[in-house]
Amino acid sequence: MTTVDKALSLLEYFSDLRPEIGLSEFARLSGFDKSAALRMLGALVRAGFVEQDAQSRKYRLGRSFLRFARMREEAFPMTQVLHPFAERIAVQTGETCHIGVFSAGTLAAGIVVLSPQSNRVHVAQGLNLPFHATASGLCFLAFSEPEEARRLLGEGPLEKYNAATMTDPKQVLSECQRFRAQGFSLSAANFDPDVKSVAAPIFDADGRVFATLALAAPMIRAHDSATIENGRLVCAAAMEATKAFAGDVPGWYAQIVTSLD
Amino acid sequence: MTTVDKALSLLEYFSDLRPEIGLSEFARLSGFDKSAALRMLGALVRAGFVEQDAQSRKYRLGRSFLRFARMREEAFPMTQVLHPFAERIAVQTGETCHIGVFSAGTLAAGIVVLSPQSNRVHVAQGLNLPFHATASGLCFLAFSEPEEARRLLGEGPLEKYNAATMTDPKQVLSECQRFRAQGFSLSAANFDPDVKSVAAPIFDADGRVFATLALAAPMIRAHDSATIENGRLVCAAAMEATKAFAGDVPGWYAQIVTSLD
DNA sequence: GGCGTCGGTGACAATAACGCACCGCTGATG
DNA sequence: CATCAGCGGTGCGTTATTGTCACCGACGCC
Repeated sequence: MTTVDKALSLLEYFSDLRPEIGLSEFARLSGFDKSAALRMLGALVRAGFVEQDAQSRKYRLGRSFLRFARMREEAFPMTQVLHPFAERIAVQTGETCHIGVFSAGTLAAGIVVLSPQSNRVHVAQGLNLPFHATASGLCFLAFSEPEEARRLLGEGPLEKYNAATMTDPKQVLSECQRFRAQGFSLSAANFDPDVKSVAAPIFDADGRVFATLALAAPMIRAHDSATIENGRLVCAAAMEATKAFAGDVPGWYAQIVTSLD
Repeated sequence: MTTVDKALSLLEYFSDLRPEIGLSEFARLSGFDKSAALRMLGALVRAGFVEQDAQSRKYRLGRSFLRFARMREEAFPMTQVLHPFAERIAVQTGETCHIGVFSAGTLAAGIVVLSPQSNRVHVAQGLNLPFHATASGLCFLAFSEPEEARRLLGEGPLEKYNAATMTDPKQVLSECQRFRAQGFSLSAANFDPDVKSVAAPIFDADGRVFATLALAAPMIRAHDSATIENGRLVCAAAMEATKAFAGDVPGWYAQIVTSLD
C-alpha cells in the first residue's frame, strides 16, 4: 500500500450520511495517525479534492470532482450513453430501472429511472449496492472473474439486511454460477423485504463487466412470469447498452441471451 | 511537495484535447521517472480515478469522479444553486452568461448559459479561463488576497492570446485594483478579439471568492452604456448568488454594489 | 538487421512518511 | 470557575517508501 493509496482511501469515508469529517474522525475511521491524516488531507486540499470549512474546520469533498467528472463524461460519455436504455426499460415495464456502476471496489446506482407508477421501488442516486444482497451486486459477481468475485465478497459472514439475505460467501458464489448460466441475476427480498429484482451485465471494451442494468419491482407485481419476462428484457437491453458503449459482449454471453427468446 | 501531490498532479495533464495519456507521455509531461509515474498511476487506478485501456495501454480519467461529483453535489449543491442566476442574467440581457469556478489553481467555466441570440459568444463547458486575459480571471484576482493573486499570476511574461492581452503581471494587478474598487471586472478583446465581458465575484462562507459570474457580449453590441448596465447586473446577481450559496458577502463589497445603483 | 520507442520491472541509495509527544484552544461538566 | 476531554495542528527522530537508473521483451520503421 503506497502513500497515495492511503490518501485516496480517505475519500471513501465520505458518504451521503457523513458528508463532512473532522481530522480526528478521519484518524479514527482510517486508523492512521492524526499527523499522517493531516498531511494527506493537505495534499487532497491542494488538489481540490477536499475542502475545509473555515468555521468548523471539518473536511468535505472538493470542487475538483465536478471539473474532472465533466471532462471524463465529455471525452468518454457513459451516463449519457447508458441513460436511454434505462429510460426505455422503465417505460416499457413500468418498473424502476437503475444501472449500477462499479468503481474502486464498490457498486453504486449511477443511473436511476423511477417507475411511473405510484406503487414503485425507490432507488436513490448513488445508493451503494451490496454485492451479496442485490440483483445488481450478484450479477456483477456472477460475470466477474471467479477470483475477483471471491475477493470482493471477502471472508464473511456478510451483512444481513433482512431474513432472506445470504450471509455465507460460498452460498452466494454458487448462486452466482446459476445466474451466470442463466444470463441474468435474480434477487428476492435480499436487501429490501418487499422488492424482487433482476439484473444483467454491461461489458467494457475488454469484455469485463463494469456495470449492471437492473429492474426492481414491488413483490406484489413480481409474479414468476413477469420476472422471467423482465429477465429477458434486461438481458437484451444490457447487451444493446454494451454495444452502444463500444463494449465487447463475450460470445458465450450473446449465445445465452439469444437462446432466451 | 508530497508524493500525494505529485500523484494527483498527474491528473492535471488530462484535458479535452488530451483525454488519454500513455505512461511515457506522463513521464515526459510531468518530469517524473517512468517507474515513479507507473507507481502513482497504479494507486490512481486502484482508487478508480484513472483507468487503463486494455488495448492501447493508455490511461484515462476513471469512473470514481462521477461517483464523488454526485456525492458532493448531493451534500453541497453548487451547480444546482448557481445555475438559475446564470440563466436569469442570460435571459434578461440576451447575452451569454457563465460562472467560472476555481479549483486547484485554475478557473474553469463550470456553468454556461448561452445567449438566445444567433450572434452570440460561445463558451464551452469546462473552458479554462486564464486569470490575466478574461473578465472572470481578472475578477477572481481582483477579489482574492493580493498575495494569492500574485502567486496565481506567476513571474510573467503572461501568454498573449491577441494584441490586447496584457502580459505584464504588474499591469494586470494594477488593473485589478481598479476592478476591486469598481465592484466588477472588465475585459475587452483580451482573450477573444471580438468579445467584451464583465464579471463579478461570488463568495464562499469565509468571504473568499471561489467563483465569478460573467457576461460576455460580441463587441458590436457592447457599447459603453450596455457594458455599465451589465456590470451593475452581474454585481447584483453575483451578490444574490453568494447569499443563495450561504456565502458571506464582505461588508465593503455590499457597500460598493449598493452605491452602483 | 538495426534502431527508437513503447509499457513495464527490480534493486539500491536517498528522502519523505510514520508515529509519538506535545501545543493551545474550545466547550461541556462538576 | 476550575477541570478535563476532545479538538485541530506542530515538530522531530526513526523507519519505510520513493526516486533513480539499468534493463527487459515487444512492436514498428527504415
